[in-house]
Amino acid sequence: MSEPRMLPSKKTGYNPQGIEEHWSAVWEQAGYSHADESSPKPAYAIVIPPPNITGFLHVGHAMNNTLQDILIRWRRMQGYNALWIPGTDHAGIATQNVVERQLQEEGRRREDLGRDEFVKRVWRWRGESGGTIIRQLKRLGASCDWVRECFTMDEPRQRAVREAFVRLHEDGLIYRGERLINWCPRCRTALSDIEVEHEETKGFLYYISYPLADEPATSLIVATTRPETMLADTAVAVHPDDPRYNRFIGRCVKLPLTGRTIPVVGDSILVDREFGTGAVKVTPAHDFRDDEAGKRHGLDRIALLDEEGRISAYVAKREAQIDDSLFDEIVGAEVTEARKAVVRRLRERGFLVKVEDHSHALGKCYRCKSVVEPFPSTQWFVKTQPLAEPAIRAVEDGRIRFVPKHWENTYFAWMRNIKDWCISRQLWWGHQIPAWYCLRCDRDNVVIGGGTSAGLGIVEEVKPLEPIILPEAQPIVASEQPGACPRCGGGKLIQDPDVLDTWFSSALWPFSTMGWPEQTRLLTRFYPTSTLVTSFDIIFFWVARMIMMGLKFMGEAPFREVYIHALVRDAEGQKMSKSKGNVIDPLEIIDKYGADALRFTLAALAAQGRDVRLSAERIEGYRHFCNKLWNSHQFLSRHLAVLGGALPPLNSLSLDLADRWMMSRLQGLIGTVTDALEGYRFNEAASALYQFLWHEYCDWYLEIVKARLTSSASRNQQEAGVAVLLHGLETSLRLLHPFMPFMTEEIWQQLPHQGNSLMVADWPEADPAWRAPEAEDSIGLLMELTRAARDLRSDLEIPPQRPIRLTLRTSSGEEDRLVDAIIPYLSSLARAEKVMYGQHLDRPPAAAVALVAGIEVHLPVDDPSVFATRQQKLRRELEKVEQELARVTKKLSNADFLSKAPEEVVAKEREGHARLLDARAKLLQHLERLDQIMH
RNA sequence: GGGCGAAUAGCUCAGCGGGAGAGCACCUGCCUUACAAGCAGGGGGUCGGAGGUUCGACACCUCCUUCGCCCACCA
Repeated sequence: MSEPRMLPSKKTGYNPQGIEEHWSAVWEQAGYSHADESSPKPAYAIVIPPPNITGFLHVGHAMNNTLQDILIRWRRMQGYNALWIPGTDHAGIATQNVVERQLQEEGRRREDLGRDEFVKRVWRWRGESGGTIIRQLKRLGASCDWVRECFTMDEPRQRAVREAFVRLHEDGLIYRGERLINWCPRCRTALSDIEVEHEETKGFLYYISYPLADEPATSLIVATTRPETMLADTAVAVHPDDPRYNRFIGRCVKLPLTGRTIPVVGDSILVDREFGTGAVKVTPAHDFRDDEAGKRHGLDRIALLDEEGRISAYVAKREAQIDDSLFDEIVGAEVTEARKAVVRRLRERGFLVKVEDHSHALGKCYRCKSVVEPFPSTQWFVKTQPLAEPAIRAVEDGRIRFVPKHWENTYFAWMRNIKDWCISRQLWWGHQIPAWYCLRCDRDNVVIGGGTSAGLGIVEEVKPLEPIILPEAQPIVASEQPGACPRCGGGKLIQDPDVLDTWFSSALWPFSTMGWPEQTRLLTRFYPTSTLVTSFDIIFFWVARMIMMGLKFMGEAPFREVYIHALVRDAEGQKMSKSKGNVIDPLEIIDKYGADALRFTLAALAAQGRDVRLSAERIEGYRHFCNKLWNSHQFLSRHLAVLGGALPPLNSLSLDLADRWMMSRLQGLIGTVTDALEGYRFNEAASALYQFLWHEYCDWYLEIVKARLTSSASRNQQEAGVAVLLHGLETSLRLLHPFMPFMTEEIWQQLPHQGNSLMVADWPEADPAWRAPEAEDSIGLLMELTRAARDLRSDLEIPPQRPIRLTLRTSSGEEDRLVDAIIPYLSSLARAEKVMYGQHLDRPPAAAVALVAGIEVHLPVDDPSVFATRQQKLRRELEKVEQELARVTKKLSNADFLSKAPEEVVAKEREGHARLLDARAKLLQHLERLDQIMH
């Protein structure tokens, strides 16, 4: 299967095109990424964070899935039965929005289609477009077990969701009730607390005068950011210990504009005496804190807004008692319009005392960024506290470990203060809640054709879409629709119109993907999974809920380790977003540089606990690394061919110092990379590979062997060199394969190898027998001496090609032995035709000298005048620079020039000045160095 | 208001009790037959500030400064 595809031309180097497609196809056909549940090998499992079906692969996905793939490929090579389950998420709101936008382009709304047709249409869309992200993951090289691909809304997952819902309901952990919830008027659905993003927003603080009902000359002044909600106020609160106001507690004030009478209550929790005036208007229907206070004081909730965030006619008239002229103006108006109208009226009638600038955090929908309204509504909730407690313990006692550990704090903070989870959504796309109502038993509580699902029934102009289920209705919860009402035996049943929060099905993912609620072999074999790889922004949305549900339904935490990776930002540290136009498209990168370069870059940048700044230049740098490796393979292959292909086994060859050094370094590399991966230090593994391959393997060892191959070295010496080169490269390819699967496979296939694919080759193990500390010391010394010799050569401006002579003055017999062993290498690397050494060597009459690890290195010069010549040359240059510098300095100190010359001319002179200073410093340095080396 | 994190070479960042490092950028010299997407060499940092612990601190502790981020119902 290893026929070489295109041999790249010398100038272009490694070209990933064709190679990546080829190996993807080969791997998939061979089924290497398929994990068999009957295999006796130890299990290692990851479930993918399912990307939205609406999604396109962005760098965040690329990072996330590269890291998962590195782990999976590495464990698979280590001999684990490695399972990576892929899948996608139905993404309720996001997907519904996409299809609604499509409809909009056709001039239609989802209401025109009706629920069933609309849902069919979404499924059709999913069939056509929902597979994009999976194809893109394949291009990245993700070695998922593709035949096990799941979807959060496919049939098995629907069963799991219904089962989980029913069991939670049976255990009293799911309930239906009327609560203040977060409502997105644009999506027209309830949201959970964490789906609301708070954003600091500039606004105003309005001071409004509320006259006492029985003493109109006296007023309480309240401060509010939302004057329009005063129409739904049901009290004014003051602090009971506030001497300014506590005498008013128990009396009433008259609401401006409507004249409705509301009580003054004392509340030490709600009221901060320092803020505003110390008197607060209380609007329980539209503010969470006010709602709490309302409960404490038995206040009514007047829900002033309808589902689209407009002033409701019904409420305005009946409940809020708004007078006719204002009524006409504000009914149907959106909040901001209503606010303007109310403020204008208040001002006209003298109730508006003052307005101050004020900024505060405003809640916005995480999907559409609309301002979210707190809103009383009947919804389904998960009672989270009983689920959270064991989930907290699982992390506390280390059954689940977060990496980096500090994310555990974030997790604890949220879990210990967890609120009930609103799981119902007023959408059409999603898992419809498995609850039914009997039209006979519940006929008073179910209103067909009477309004909308949020239970408000107050949008009179909008044709009702769904039955209204009043809070008092008695749901029949079952995993399948009952044939008839179990209570009365005959009533017709209708299903609850709401669907579940997308994250409900995601919470079941680690076991629903393995076939739960069936007791499958997959589950027994692979649950709990090993590692979860994700980013911090979904710790609450997903990680915490999976832990709760896993413990609840499986009795065991769903994973042992949670690796939280960095967020990918652009080169300036900004979050990438389409609107900012700073998005790096991983697919463009793959087209241009190859998936391997992208993957390696992401791994190299994935240091723990920090955001990642990604730029094209960075990726280009690692593309060079691909190329470097590719070329070293070209070199090796050529010489393998010259030697006739089959080499004797390594242990039958006699290896010299450099060979043993390479073997020893290689053992170190194996240890470093393996340890780094164990600790999720991807960047450390990547940079160890980079450093080793580029600088030790290519720059030093390959050059050493090259010298041997072009000289009259013995066949054994040549074979030993090539054999070690081959072994080093082959081993490195294994270590590198999880990072760069495509290129490593391609090279590996072209080299002599055993087995069908690098993807299923064994992970290297360090062999202590190859450790050779003495060889590492010797070659270390060789490197230093070589650098010193090259350095002296360049100081004397001796061209690289011209051979030199060297003498080394040692200081002990031990040094002599060390030096003796490396002389042949030094000669070739430093291009020295003759190297002498010894403890009693005289320093040559004229020489450049350097000191390396106690050894004096002499580069003799035939003609001592070279120093003088060089010195003179440098001095002349220095003189010229000094003159020029003086001229520029003078010019720059001329006030006339500075004030009259054009700005850019002055700037240019300044630049020149800086450059000259720089040049002078360098020349002085050179002269100083010349002083040091000449003798 | 609470919590978390960061400050190291011009830029982006590793390191985290005994050597201040990498990539890119910069300077010098090389088209040396694997690679100019390269090779050889080089310059450049009182590791944010102040104290403390220690034989020894860039690393550990305290405080300060400056930037991020997350959570939170000051109307």
